[in-house]
Amino acid sequence: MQDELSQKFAALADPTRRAMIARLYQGRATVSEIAEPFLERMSLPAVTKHLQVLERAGLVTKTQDAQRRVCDLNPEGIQEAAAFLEQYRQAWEESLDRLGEYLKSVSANEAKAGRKKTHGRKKQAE
Amino acid sequence: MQDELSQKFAALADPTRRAMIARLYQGRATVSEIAEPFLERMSLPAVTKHLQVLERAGLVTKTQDAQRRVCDLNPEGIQEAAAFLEQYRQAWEESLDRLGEYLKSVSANEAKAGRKKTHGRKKQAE
DNA sequence: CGGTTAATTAACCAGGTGGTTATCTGTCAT
DNA sequence: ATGACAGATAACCACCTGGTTAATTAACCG
Repeated sequence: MQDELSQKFAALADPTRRAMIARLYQGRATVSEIAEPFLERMSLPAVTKHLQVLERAGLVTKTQDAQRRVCDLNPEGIQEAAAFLEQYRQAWEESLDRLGEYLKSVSANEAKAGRKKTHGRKKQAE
Repeated sequence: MQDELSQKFAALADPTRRAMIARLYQGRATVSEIAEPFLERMSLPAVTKHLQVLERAGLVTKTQDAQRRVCDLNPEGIQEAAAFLEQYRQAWEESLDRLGEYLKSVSANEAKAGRKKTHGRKKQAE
């Protein structure tokens, strides 16, 4: 797994890890605390591995406190992944706005439909 | 690969595929056109596979035009991936703002540094 | 029809991922 | 020091991924 961004997206491509992120969003937690809801489904070493993936991806940080490891989210890490998508999202919003205006100009009650087969809205330059 | 969101993130976890998305952002293109910059590095079937991953993830749509396949980005698809990160980003922005104010109150010229070893800024509740 | 272009499918392979159990390393409490 | 607790590491396995080459499908052009 070469670059950082790929690592981040790969780390996010797992529901268990996303659930861990959601958990950590509520506040810092030890490995055991994070593991607890998952231990019916998987072993502790599996949890450790998931956390390592998140850590290596820079989405989570771990600090030692006695024999406990306390995990925190790393907002910057997620920001970096979000930034990739954001650069597209913004521009698309514009084009969606433009499309919206166009639709309004054609027919007022078409505005909320627009999702039968044409669920793309490309060909903005046509 | 279970859920849709995982599929999307997994699809994004590859620089080749992200480059394809970037290419398609410039406008729709056929498989050959998309493949062209990559053919020094990999074969056409490899490109086909990457596009299939993007298509299955709902990030790209493909439509047939004679013997050509024309690919488009699916903004909605990327939106759905962005939404996951967005829910955290927003709230973090708030806490980063709060942190920013705190730092400003401590030392004015620390604001733009913040990336030597301490590339986290967790423990916001301390 | 026959050839060419465009792209997919098939079959295969090396290496990575997600899980397991069993073992080991620290750190605290006594 | 000893034992228990918290977690990481080791060794292994099944499956998925990203790539390959070769063969196949499908549509257009004469």
